[in-house]
Amino acid sequence: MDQVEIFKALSNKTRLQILNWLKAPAENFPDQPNADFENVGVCVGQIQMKAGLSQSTISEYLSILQRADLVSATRVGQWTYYKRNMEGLEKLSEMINTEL
Amino acid sequence: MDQVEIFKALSNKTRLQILNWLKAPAENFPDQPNADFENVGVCVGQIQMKAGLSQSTISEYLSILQRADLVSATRVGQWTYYKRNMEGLEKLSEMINTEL
DNA sequence: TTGGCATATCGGGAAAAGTCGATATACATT
DNA sequence: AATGTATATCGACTTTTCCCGATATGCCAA
Repeated sequence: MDQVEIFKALSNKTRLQILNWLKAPAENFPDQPNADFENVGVCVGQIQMKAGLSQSTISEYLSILQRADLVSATRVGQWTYYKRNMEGLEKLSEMINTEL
Repeated sequence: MDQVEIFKALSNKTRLQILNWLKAPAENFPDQPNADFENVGVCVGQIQMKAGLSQSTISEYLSILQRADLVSATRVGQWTYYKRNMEGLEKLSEMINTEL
């Protein structure tokens, strides 16, 4: 993954918010009946409602974040759950410290 | 300075390169007769030649980086010298670690 | 197997960024 | 004062990003 693409993924207010909300799903989202926040993350619909943008936009934003290794996705039934990708986030932090 | 603007400033290959070149001016640029790299930085013309883009583009890129507090500028006579803004860079690193 | 949800993808219109050449500004030299 | 040089700003054009609604896909339940 190229540095520029990572920074582009972060160059949007809504995407930064999503990343932030996912730090504390239980505080930022209503309970999910069928899945544990800590294990699988938060489903697209909840993120969409919180963000207040269209379903298609949020779906695309999530895939931009995923391509940048900032979040990861798990499909369970008809839901896709997203959570922070700690490995990618740590790599980013290292990259900033060493290469920037 | 808003987070989004900082990431936008970093969302461009040439601007990332400039930031990198400025880490070691003596290695990346030919000697400047009238100014010390370490004190004031590198003048726009040298950065422009190295980047191979137009003068106007580089001038704008440098001001984008400056608005994001990633570089600082010093005017000396007819030259403007740019160097890395360590304070801003460190703040960015902190911000990534705490808020992202 | 037909509907009904959740998500993804597609096509498009508006806004922003990338990049240039031309021009303006500011300083230095003659 | 006139010219030359370094940088900044302007206007324009192209490409990318931001978002949307519409449609497609995949899964589940009746």
